[in-house]
Amino acid sequence: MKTRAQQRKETRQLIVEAAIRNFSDVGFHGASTRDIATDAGVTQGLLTYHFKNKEELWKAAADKIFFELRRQLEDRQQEFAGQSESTVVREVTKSYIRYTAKRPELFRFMMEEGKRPDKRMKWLVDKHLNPVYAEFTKSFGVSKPLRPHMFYALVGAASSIFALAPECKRLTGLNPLSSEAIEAHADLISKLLFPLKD
Amino acid sequence: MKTRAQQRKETRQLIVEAAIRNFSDVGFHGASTRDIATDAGVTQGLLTYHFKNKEELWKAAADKIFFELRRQLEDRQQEFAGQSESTVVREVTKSYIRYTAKRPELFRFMMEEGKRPDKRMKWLVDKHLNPVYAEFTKSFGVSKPLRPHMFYALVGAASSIFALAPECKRLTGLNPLSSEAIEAHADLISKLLFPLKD
DNA sequence: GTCTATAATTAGATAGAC
DNA sequence: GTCTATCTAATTATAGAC
Repeated sequence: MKTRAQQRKETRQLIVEAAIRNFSDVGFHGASTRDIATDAGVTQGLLTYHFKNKEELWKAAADKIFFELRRQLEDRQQEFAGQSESTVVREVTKSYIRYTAKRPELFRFMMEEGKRPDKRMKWLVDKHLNPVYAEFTKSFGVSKPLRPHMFYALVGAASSIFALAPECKRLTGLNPLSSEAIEAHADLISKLLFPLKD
Repeated sequence: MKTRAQQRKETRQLIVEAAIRNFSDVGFHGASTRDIATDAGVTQGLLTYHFKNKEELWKAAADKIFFELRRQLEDRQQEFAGQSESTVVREVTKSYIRYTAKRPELFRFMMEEGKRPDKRMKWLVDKHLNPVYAEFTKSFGVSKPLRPHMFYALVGAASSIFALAPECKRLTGLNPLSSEAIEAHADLISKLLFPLKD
């Protein structure tokens, strides 16, 4: 038998996952709360009960997907602590690529909200991207002037093929979400962006 | 004095440029024909007169931005014809990066429409991306299994920093659209993705 | 060629029943 | 905790004046 707290949590999760799908699919403006509700298998009124309004629901969706990413990155950081910088850099990169393949919504979310200088962009940078960029600065050993360039080169090179999976499949014939393709991509990008100096 | 044909062309261009801005900003679903009309300095009724409906206007916007890109790429191809493959590859890459910086709407458009397997994605692949990918296949000397990976690595690494310019500025302090930043990015990406074998 | 007026649909938010 | 009903505003598309 479920407690009220459990029921609450489960319903909220269903709604948040539907919100992640819809917001990353068609953006904040394009997504409708009715569609999200239908997708989650509940009614529109329930969204308001749990999340007050569309803006708050969007924040809950962003929180889920970015906290997941940050936990994943921290775990890898821990796992390879003490090893050589080039090992850490390449392994964290591969781990990031596997995550962005599992969650193509992450980059879609970033692309959707990073192109306009509005309040959602600011919220996302201040709350979630700043800590990620700080870790990148600390661990990836990239010189200051090249840092922004390398950061966006990495993010874009790593994620685009998965975020654009339907297009990639039609254009090239390759399903980028197959496990072989994911590993091939992780291997290629980590070596191209962080070549060994020896 | 303007001919009718000139007037027609000018008005259509104003509308198409406004459409490019709006569609790449908030996507097909998020953009409203009223906002596009206002942005172009005309009324909503006029869009229907010139473009029939929202879908046709979207196609006109896509045509403009992708034909521009393809002309730019062909010009470079011509300019460096006969030179070594590594020269052609790097120079075409740099030229592409300068274009994507000047027209961040290009990648925003791709990201907006490549993530859903709908008819606009199919139209975009069949009409515009296929020729671009064919050129990439012919001129960039990438082995068949790596081709999709390199294509999306290039597109993503080249474009993300410009398409996400507002975010980049707040996150890193760098304005990626300054001419120094554009050249730095072109230099970095062309060297990282296409290292010389010597 | 351009605009105004409007019909039909859909959006987000709220109130209240159960 | 969940759903139904409804309000107000915004949407695309159309018809017709000038």
